[in-house]
Amino acid sequence: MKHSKVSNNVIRRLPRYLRKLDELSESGVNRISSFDLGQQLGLTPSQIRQDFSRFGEFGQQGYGYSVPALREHIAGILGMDRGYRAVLIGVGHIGHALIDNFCFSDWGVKLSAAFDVKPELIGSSFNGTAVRSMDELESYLSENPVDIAVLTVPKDAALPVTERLIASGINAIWNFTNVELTGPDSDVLVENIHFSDSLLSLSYYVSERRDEQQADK
Amino acid sequence: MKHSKVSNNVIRRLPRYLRKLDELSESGVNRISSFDLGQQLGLTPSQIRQDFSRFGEFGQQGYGYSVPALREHIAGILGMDRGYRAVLIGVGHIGHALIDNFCFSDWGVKLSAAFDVKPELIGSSFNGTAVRSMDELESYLSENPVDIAVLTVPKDAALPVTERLIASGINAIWNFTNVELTGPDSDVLVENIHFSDSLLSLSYYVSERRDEQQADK
DNA sequence: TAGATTGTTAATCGATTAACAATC
DNA sequence: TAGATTGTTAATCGATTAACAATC
Repeated sequence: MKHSKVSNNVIRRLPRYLRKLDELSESGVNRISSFDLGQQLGLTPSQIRQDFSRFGEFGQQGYGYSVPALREHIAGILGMDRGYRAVLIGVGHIGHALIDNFCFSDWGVKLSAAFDVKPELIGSSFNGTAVRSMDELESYLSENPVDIAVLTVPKDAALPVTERLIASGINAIWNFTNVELTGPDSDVLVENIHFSDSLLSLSYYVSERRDEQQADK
Repeated sequence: MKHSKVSNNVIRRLPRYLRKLDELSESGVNRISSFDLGQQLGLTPSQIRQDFSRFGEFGQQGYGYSVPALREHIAGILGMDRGYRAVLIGVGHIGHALIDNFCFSDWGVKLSAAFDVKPELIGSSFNGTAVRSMDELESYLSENPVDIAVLTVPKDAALPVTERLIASGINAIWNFTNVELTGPDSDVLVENIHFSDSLLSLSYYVSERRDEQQADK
C-alpha cells in the first residue's frame, strides 16, 4: 500500500468518521451514503468520498457504504488492530482519571503499566494497571515492548522525563503537560492535548459572537 | 474593529503564540522577530506576520515585536481580559482533575461553581469551588452570569444536560464527553476535547512510520 | 432496466509562502 | 545613516467542491 503522504486534515477527520459509524451501528443503521454521512457530520459528500478514496474503494455505486465494513477499514487505517502498547507516566489527577476512565482498549491500545515517584502509589493498582516506581522506567522499557508513552507528569518533570523516554527508544508521546515538546532535535512523534489552547479558542469564539451581537445593535 | 471572519487555522495558532510568548518572557526575552519566532514554532516568518497583521500592526520595522506587548494583544484577541465565567458539570475523575489542577484563572476564566448528582459530593468544596446539586442548575444559571459550561458528565448524561444548559441560555460548551454535540439545531458554540480522536491520530502516525520503516528494508 | 451513488477528474476556493517597498 | 524587519501585495500551493462517466 503506497500512498503519497495523507494530509493531516484527512487524518483528523478519520476518528470522527469512526465515532459516527459506531453510533450508526448502535442505532442499527448498516448502510449509509456519502450524502447522509455528510449531513450528519457537517461535511460535503464530495469531501467524504475524497477522504475514503484516498485509502481504497470502500463503497459501491448506487448503494453507498456498508457501515460495519467501512468502520473496519477506518479502524485498520488508524492502526487500531495493531495491538499497540502504552505506559502512563505520572499518576496525578489527570493520569489517574485516564487510567480509571479512559478505555484504552476501545481504541486498540493496551495500557500495560503506570509509573510515578510517590512511594504511597507504587505497588498499588488502578483498574488493572499496576503503578511502578519511576526508577524502574528504563528497565521496564527495555524488557517490554511499548509503543506509546502517555505523559501526565507535572510541568517541571515534562522535559526531563521526555529525555528519558527518548533515550529508552520511545518514539511516540501522548502529551498532556502544557509544555511544548515539539521541535527538539529528536524525531519522536508528539500528540498534544492542550487544555488551555482549547479553552482559549472557545473564549475567542465567544468574544467574536459577543462583538457581532454588539455590532448588530 | 471590523475584520471579515478570521479563519479557524489562525485562531488555533493564537494560543500557541501566547504560550511561547509567556515562555520567552520567563526566560527574560522581551523582543523577537517573526523569523526567530517562526524557528521556535516551526512556522514561516511570513505566516506569523500574516497572522498578526490580521488583527493590527503590533510590530516595528527593523526591530521586531515586543514580547510583552504582543502577548497582551493576543490575550485581548482571545478574550482573556473579558472576565468570562464558567461552571463545571459533573465532578467525576476528569471534572475533579480540572477543578484541582487546571488553572482557569491563568486563562482569564473564573470557575464559579460545580454541579453533580452525587449527594456525598454536594456541599463539599474543591480548590475553592463549591459543588452544588444538579437540581439547582437552572436557578443558579438564572441568577448568575455564566458564559461557558464545562461538560464533564458521563456519556449518557451528555445530551440531556446539554438540553438543560441550552434551555438556560448557555451558549458555549467545553465538551469533555466523547459525544458529538455539534450539529444539532441550536447555535451553541461547542469546543471538544476528544481524547480518543487524539490518541487515534497518534496511532495513525505511529502506523505510518512503522510502514515506512518496513518499506525501507 | 432505471435510479442511485460511487470514484475520480477538473474547477474553485482559500491558505501559505515569497517578495519587496516602506520605515524604524 | 545602514541594516534589519515589518506589513502587505502577488504568486504558489494545497485542500475543498463540483461535475460526471462508470456501474451497482
